[in-house]
Amino acid sequence: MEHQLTESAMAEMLGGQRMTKQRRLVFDVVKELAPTHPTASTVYERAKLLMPSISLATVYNVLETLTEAGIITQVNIDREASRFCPNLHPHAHFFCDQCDSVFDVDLRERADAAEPWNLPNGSLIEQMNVAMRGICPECREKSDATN
Amino acid sequence: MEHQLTESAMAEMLGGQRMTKQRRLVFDVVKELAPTHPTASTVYERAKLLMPSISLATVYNVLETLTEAGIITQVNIDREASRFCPNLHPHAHFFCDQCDSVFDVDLRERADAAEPWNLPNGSLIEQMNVAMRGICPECREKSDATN
DNA sequence: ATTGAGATCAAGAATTATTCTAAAAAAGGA
DNA sequence: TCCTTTTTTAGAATAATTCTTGATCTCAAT
Repeated sequence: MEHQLTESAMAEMLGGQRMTKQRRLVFDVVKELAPTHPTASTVYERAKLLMPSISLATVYNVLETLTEAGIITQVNIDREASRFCPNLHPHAHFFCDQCDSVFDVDLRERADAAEPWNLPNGSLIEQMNVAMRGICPECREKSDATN
Repeated sequence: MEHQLTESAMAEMLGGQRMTKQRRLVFDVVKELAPTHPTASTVYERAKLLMPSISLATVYNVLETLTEAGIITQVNIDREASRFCPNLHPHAHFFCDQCDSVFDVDLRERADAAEPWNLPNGSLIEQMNVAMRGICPECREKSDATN
């Protein structure tokens, strides 16, 4: 968890923007639900329990604000709903086709995600997005047991 | 172009499914527009010129059929419209933020795209999706000249 | 050739995630 | 407090895609 921000660090990163109740709440919910990589509506459902007046539009707004401020990461796979992630490490995501779980995959020590790719000279990578689909260890174990 | 399919190879891959005029046409259009990585509606616009009766729904259907048959690849970046690509090499995509072009990035010889990633033991990768955003060599050159 | 079954296509409606709009509420500073 | 700016809210709008339904086409058996 060391790479999840504290609230004060978050306030910093917001720059001039205000640290509002809604922003704090959405951030907390994203952290709370981090292992599930929640979508905007999942965040909304959970946030509503804690602040019934919050609106879906606000959740979307805040998620965008936090993403732009570099406080959370937006994760996309195929054309599914975006998911959000408080992990600021450079990392990839693994999506299990069987149990629909998502988990973070860290970059190896000193590894370079671009290394295997034959980029044309002079390209400048600003962002890299790596997603894997497949079967997670838990599901493989289960299906092995069945066979 | 060696790794783009001929029509007969395509017919094979369709399995039981029929090689129809629409499927042939959509496939040809995707090949023709390959360097631009067209979206469904771009494919539709071009296809309509050659077969005015074709419908957008058919273009979507065919693109899905071809993708499922492994004849073309569906390429997603963030939540933008899907693009389609007849390149069947293992490859990544680079999206230029400045000129909005997309190009293929090949895997280096003998390289393994998963190598930099610290996958938990026992995961089975079925598909890997790598997208990079940044500035392409052409745009960098241009902006260098301006500065 | 004819016919029947199943595959495919066309057109438009429906869906889903997301963004936009406009007005109300909240926050900070003078 | 009052004014200005930011933020929030609710609902409308949008964009890409999928779904539905009836029409059309294909193939294979007659």
